Amino acid sequence: MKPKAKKTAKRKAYHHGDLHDQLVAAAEAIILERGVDGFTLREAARRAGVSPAAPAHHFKDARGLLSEVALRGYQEFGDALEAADKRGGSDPQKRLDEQGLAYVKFALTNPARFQLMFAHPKYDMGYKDLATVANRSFLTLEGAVRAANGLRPDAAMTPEAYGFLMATWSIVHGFSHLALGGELDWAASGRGGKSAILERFLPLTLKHLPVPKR
Amino acid sequence: MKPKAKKTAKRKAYHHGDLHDQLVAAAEAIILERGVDGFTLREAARRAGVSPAAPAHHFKDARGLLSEVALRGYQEFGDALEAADKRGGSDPQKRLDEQGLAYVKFALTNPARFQLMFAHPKYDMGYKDLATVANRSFLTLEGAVRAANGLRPDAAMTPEAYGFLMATWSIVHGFSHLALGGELDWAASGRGGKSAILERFLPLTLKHLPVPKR
DNA sequence: GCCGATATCTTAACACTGTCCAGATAAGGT
DNA sequence: ACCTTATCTGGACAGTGTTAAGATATCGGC
Repeated sequence: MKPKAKKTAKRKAYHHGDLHDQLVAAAEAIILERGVDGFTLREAARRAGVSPAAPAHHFKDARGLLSEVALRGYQEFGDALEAADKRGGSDPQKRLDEQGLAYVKFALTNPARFQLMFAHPKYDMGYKDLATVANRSFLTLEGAVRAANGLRPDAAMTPEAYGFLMATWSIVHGFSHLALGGELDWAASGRGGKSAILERFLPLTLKHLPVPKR
Repeated sequence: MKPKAKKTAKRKAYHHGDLHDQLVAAAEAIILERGVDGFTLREAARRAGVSPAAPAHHFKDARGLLSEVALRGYQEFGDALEAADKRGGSDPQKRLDEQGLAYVKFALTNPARFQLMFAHPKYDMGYKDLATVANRSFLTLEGAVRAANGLRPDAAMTPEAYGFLMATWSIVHGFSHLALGGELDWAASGRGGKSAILERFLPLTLKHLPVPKR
């Protein structure tokens, strides 16, 4: 009867400290199951075992919670791109190839995160240092493009380099969106199903990444 | 007092015949103003001057109305792509260039429609002949890709041709999404604003469309 | 150890939303 | 004229995000 269990262990000491992270975890689970639109703040609260009003003490509102999810997504995303860039070593072409591969792989491996990250109206870019973290991913790609076009890291971008950058970004971003939107499914269905997209379609597509002029 | 105006003219004879199309128009206006997520069925009914339950007699539910909007979007989209294809004449390269240009132009000129069209959970692909109409756009692009790769219209697609197709699609689709998502704004802000995207960035990007092997 | 300040959570309420139901009213066919 | 069907209203219900007021636990200083 008496909820006087004190702290019993570390279970739920008046939900101390955990709620914040548990809400984030719940939110990620929900958008994974039901899609970004299927997310509701009340459902997240429900899964964390608290009342609908409880999240307000940890996040400004529903968009605040999603902003935190997006922030963590961009952190992992940036890490993945930087790791890929490093894998490329000093070969600009390889740096680009690795990053392109990592970009799409992240999208398909973290569909919920990725879709949220590019669903801007759903969250607030002004949340914490979200804008900075998000920009890091973009700068990593720009770095490789600079190298591929023979530009010093501090040199001004030429229009041609911009075109190269946007084309590269577009192709990996577009492929990710098409794949996640199910636009490639009908073609994949006869050729090995879902796994065909990553294993067969993606390499065939990335062959057409822009190549540096020389 | 008495609403016995009979038919007065063609104004609102018990909202006869108009409601269906007026709801579609209202829906398009709403997603243009407030984004796809900002759409509500009640608001559409409000703008059409009817009760919240009225739309049910013309559309199964909210998704039904959005499905109709998507259908019309795909019709215009398909028309635009076919027109571009024809503009290319017998030059496969030009057919691709024209289609790529038309693809992005449609997206940026009809942002609301385009975003809805690729927001699959928002509507029902089984609505009327939506799937067929949507597929037409894709087939138009595939036709040009076949020609560019020296394949007869009835020949089986090779893996290489698929890669070519997906790369082409990805780049125009990706660019559209990045532009609509505001991802290119920071770069455009210093270079002529919104119009720079279509007039300067797009041509620089489309230069990197895949080129046919020969 | 105690006590006030603060953080955390609950309950209740409000204004929205989509959808269903029972009825009312107009239009149209016979 | 009448009866059937199409169209719309009003009211209801469950679900949503958010706020206000109050309750309870935790913590920092004494």
